[in-house]
Amino acid sequence: MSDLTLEDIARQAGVSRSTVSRVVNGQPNVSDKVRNRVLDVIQNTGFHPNAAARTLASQRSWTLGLLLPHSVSFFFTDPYYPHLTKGIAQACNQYDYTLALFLVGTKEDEDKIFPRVSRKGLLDGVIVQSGHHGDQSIIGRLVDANMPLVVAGRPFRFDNVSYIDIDNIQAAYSAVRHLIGLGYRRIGTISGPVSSTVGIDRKEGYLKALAESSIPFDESLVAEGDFTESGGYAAMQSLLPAGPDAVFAASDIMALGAIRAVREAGLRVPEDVAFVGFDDLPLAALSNVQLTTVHQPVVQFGIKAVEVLIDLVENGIAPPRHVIMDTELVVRGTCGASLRR
Amino acid sequence: MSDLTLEDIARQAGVSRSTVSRVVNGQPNVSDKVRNRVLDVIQNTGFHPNAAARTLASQRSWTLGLLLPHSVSFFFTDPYYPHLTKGIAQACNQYDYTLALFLVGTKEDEDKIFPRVSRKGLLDGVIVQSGHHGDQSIIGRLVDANMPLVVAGRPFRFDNVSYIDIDNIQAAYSAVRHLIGLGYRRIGTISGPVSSTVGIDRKEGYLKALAESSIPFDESLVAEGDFTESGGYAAMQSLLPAGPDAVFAASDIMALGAIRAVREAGLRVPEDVAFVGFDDLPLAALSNVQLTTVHQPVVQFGIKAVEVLIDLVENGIAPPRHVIMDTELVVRGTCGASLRR
DNA sequence: TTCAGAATTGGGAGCGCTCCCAAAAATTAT
DNA sequence: ATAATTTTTGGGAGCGCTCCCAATTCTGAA
Repeated sequence: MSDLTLEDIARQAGVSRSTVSRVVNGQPNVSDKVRNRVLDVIQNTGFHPNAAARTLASQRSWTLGLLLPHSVSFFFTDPYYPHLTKGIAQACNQYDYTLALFLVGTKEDEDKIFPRVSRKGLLDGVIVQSGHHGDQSIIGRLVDANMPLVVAGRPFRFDNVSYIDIDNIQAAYSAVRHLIGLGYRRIGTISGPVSSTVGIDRKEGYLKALAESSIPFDESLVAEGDFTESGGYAAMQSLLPAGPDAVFAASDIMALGAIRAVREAGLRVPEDVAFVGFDDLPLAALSNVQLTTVHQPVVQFGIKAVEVLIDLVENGIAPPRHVIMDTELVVRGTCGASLRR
Repeated sequence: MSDLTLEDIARQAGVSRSTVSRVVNGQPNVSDKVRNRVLDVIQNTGFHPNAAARTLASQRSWTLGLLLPHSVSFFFTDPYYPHLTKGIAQACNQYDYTLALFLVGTKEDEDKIFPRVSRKGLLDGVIVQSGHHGDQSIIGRLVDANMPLVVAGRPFRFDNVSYIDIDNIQAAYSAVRHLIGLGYRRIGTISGPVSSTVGIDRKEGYLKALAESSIPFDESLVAEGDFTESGGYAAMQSLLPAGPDAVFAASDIMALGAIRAVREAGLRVPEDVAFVGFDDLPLAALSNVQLTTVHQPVVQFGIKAVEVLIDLVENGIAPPRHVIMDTELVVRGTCGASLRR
């Protein structure tokens, strides 16, 4: 039982509180003899220092917060979030930090949670998953509160903020280039919401690729999805009359919904409509489609976010750090690459 | 900025530290005049009491831990976990607790995390998602450490532990009864791993329903899945030669994989093979199958777990509390109910 | 008007650590 | 051998709160 204190251990080991503290924290300048004696006592008492006392005295909590704002519903429909959470949780564990999770859905949630995430004494720093318009408020408040902060995803404003992201424009561009290279010309897209940076950026990459190949932009080939399976399904139904021969979907889960719509319409993938998705989550390979998709390193993304945040905590928040991670096109079945060549 | 302390606020409001503390904690016995004066100062300084100091002094952290052991990989393949997490996170927020998340995959993870979850001063209590053999070790250690603890899912041993669960046997039983009632006789099952309580219990319910209707048990109609889509797919492939006319799958996600296998084999759902799943996650209704399934109240389950844990924290861990939540069969398309009658 | 009793307020002690500085012990140089 | 360093050890102060008890102020009944 850990109702023991440093003082108890000190008494049992016949040393002082300070020495035990040094041993516990792995500090030098303790003789081996004493260190081992203390270590023994700790070992067989099962002592663990009190976290609150340590935090109070050291002004460090060794706890990081993960804030998932306005994405509470997505958290369950899009496997992206669980994967990101996994990476972050793993990294926290690796670096001996504790992870506090905050799902904030409404403005009231935000107000209720803000005091807890902004206050020192609970969290050393915060990772905010962002990319949505509505997330900017909490980011601004966190910046004002001077909290060490890493945004996962490019924020809308606040370029004085550290963030880590992928190059969505470039990634989408290369996905669509791939389709063009395979000979498709009526290429549609199911974009993310225009209220999100990823929605905007991935669509921009799509447009850029078309423009570069002088393929005229056809508005009827663009539908906005919401990063859900059913959203992809609905978007595809609105696209079908325009007769696309290929579709770039801004997420795997939307691609899956879209493919379902295509098949229900009696068409084949990729023979009638080819697909490229985005994310490369396990479901892309598992599903009855072999989805060609843009791989983004979700787990590593989370790990990197933690690393940057710890850097901020330990070395100060200025200047802001910006990390762009690499993506890669993974060619599987749905783009029809094997048919065309 | 919250580098302010109680003392600062006290000075500004012309009262004592104790009075500010009373106001902050909503205690009675403060005159309205003084209370409002203090409240004003707090308001326009943006003061928040230091969490670590409060924890140290009160021996309560207002933080709960959620431990997802041996399920790190499931966390992403089975949407059940994100949903559970959502319920727990929501409830924590509602009751003004902070949620700390621990994903433990390996034995090393467990050892690394254990000191943090068991030690007072960080967590007031812990929720452990369980049901797997491998989870018992950490549960035992937590019990020994005298930590307020709620197990989500029936644990294997430790009936001196509080848990909350659904009646898996009964739920599976009624699902299979439904199939029998529709006239199916070669009913197979894709069970969960026998290393999990849900795997065991849901299979038991299946067997019970068969026995009650004097349908002989045919071993070739039972396949063990692993709660993944691909596991369900593989299990179904091994079931197909036995010619089932209906299948009870122990989770929705496995049912989806199984349905994919059936369709790839050129058979129809529910005409050739009917299905009942388990969970009733959104994907059951969204998917291109309209999955008949056992609804379990995942989010409420999480909320209940938090409520029980808070009860434990505030009123002592003895006697252990046991809560069994209701399930309900949701009839959609895949069981063929509409065809048969 | 006076005083018991209730309501309010203030301050000390303490929660269990870290950090700093001074004291003690061990080491090396003279 | 002694003096000058260096290494190790101990203890005080303090982190910012809560909790308890005593001091003060306010009631209203005698």
